Amino acid sequence: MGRGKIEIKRIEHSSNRQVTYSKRRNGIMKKAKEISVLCDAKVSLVIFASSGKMHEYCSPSTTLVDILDKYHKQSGKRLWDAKHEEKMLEDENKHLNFMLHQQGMTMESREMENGYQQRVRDYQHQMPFAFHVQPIQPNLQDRI
Amino acid sequence: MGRGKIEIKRIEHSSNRQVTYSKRRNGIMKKAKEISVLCDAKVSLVIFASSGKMHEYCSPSTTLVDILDKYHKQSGKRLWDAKHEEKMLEDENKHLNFMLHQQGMTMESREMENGYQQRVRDYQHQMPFAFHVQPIQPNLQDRI
DNA sequence: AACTATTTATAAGA
DNA sequence: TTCTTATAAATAGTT
Repeated sequence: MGRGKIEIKRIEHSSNRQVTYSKRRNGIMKKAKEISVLCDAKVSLVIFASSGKMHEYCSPSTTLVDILDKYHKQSGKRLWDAKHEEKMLEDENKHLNFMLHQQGMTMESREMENGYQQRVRDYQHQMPFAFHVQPIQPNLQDRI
Repeated sequence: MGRGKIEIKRIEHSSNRQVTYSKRRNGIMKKAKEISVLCDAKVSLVIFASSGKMHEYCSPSTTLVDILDKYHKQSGKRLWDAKHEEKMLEDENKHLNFMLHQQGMTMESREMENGYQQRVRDYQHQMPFAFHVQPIQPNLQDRI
């Protein structure tokens, strides 16, 4: 698509790679906008250059969060990262549990607490790691 | 880019819109792959057709989660949704707190508990809603 | 699902 | 680097 045909492989010359990146990033962003408008599609496009610099496009009708939510629902892949935000609550939870064990309890409250302990174990069993990728259905969407 | 020039506006005829969507989705996916390889870029592309069907591309060198993590760091926008996964721990937390209040405590443990209560309030103040979008820096990356 | 006239994207050059 | 332009690639309308 230019003065000469090129092979699709990493452009070794750094300066050329940079120039091509800049041109093609503009191109793909334009394409993303066009398909959004022409076809009423929701698009999220995030690109990181090898330098680490980011560029983003998201259809005006939506947000990245909304798209990720839909992604989650449709793909069955869990994207949310428990290790960042949840860690605080999890630690908090452990401390509170520890404190409960330090307290003297009535039989009733101890039974309640055991019930909660079980729920905590069940929950933790579901998310032993930060990311849990679990397909929930075969991909039935290949043809539209 | 075809037999005739078209205006970039929603294609009203549903069948034509569908065909154009399919052609252009292939096109943009190809572009995403090419820029990944040529320029050593990391790309995440998620598209939903107006029908709701999803298609995705992610550079082979990375994952969507990894890209979102980078996105989070670079844009300062929080994407993680506390309301989904974290809700369980938050509820758990509240219950455990409630139970602690039902228990008789020593002065030492009550002081400890107050410290935790303060931390819980601080934390909750930081995330009153599910999504918290907070730019942390001006965009210094516009030119590459 | 193919075809092809045209438009569009872009590689190399200025 | 930004602008130009010859050429490759994408695709709109057709079959």
